[in-house]
Amino acid sequence: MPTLRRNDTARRILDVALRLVQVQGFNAFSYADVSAELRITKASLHHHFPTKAALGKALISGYTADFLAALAEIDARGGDAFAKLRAYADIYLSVLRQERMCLCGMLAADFETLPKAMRASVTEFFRANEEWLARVLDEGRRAGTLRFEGAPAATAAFLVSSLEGAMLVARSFGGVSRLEAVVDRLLASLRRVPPS
Amino acid sequence: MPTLRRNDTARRILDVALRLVQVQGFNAFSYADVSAELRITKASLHHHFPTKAALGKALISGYTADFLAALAEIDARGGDAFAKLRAYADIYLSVLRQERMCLCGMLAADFETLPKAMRASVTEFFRANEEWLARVLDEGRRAGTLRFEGAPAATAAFLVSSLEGAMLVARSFGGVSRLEAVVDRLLASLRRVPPS
DNA sequence: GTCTATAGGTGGATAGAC
DNA sequence: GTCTATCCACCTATAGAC
Repeated sequence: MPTLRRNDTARRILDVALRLVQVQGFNAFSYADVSAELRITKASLHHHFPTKAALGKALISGYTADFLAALAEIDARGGDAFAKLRAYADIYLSVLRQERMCLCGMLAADFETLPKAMRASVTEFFRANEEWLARVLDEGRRAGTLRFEGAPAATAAFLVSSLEGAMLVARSFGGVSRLEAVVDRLLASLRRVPPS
Repeated sequence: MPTLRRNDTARRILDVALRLVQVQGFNAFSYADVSAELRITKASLHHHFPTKAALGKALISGYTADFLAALAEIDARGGDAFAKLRAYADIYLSVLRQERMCLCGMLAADFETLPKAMRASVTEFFRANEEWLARVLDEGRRAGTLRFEGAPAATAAFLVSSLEGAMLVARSFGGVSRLEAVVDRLLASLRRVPPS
């Protein structure tokens, strides 16, 4: 059984690079930034991730895996669909409270200049998010805890768009209050109020 | 009376730089790109805009002025508040159809690495948009053509966030259909259906 | 107002020793 | 797996001739 290796070099490189990309974007961060912070030479970084595109792909893979694991954890906790949506939105809030953006939101802004190998992975992140959301939305509507019109997939796409945008705009105003306001509004619009 | 000078060099530099930033972001575009496209040397560009920050500020000023002029034009056309909201959303759609992003949406993603002199101007763009939207929303609710809860400013902030996010995510999926879907949903959620 | 030339720095990436 | 040393392309910006 292999060691967990939570602290091995590749892991630490990914952690630092992830934060830098979430804050600055893919074009604005450099191997030199990571090098300075970890006090490892740029040449060593290239040993672990030969090109910036390779590092970028690893970042998206890890981020998507962690995100999907968080969604599985939400499912595992049980609770109704509305609670799951709230927990989903809380992920966005917690990322912004760490003064970070969604990795793939940032990469979506960088999309046109991204190495081609990274682009499909960005889209796939959104698609996987929407797939999970669509399932929760469908469950909730059937169970009577959620209310919305049309296909679950359409509402799921709407939620992802709104949360990503709110996160982006909120940061430029400073703080998380704008994202909180959008989350409250989105949840309120989906909540099925039981007849009195 | 000064010439209109619609085609003078500074204007052409701004036009090209605007498109490049809308597509690639502020960090990804360079004086060299503009230089190549206009076949003017980088040194000449620096004559008109001494620093990249100065060029960036001019871009935001011009973009905001054009945007506010478009909003004034919407007001001038008359029509009810719902029609004005639709016209507002159509601006976003038309930008994306040109395969561009909102300048300030892109700059919001670049926010942390932006020259400090540019940051307040980005926020101001959003603020001015929301101010216009809040007024239209208030008018519409009073006149009975729009329906929403809470302060107009809160709904205005929500609209800007959702449209910016939808634009960003839509591009990574290719095409404008995702933005169209979000626009339809936002407008439907605000429309006051007259009692039958 | 545009040019040539260049400065001074940083970018991603590689070779080869240890 | 980490290092030193280096490459070359590109970056923003400036000096000074025309």
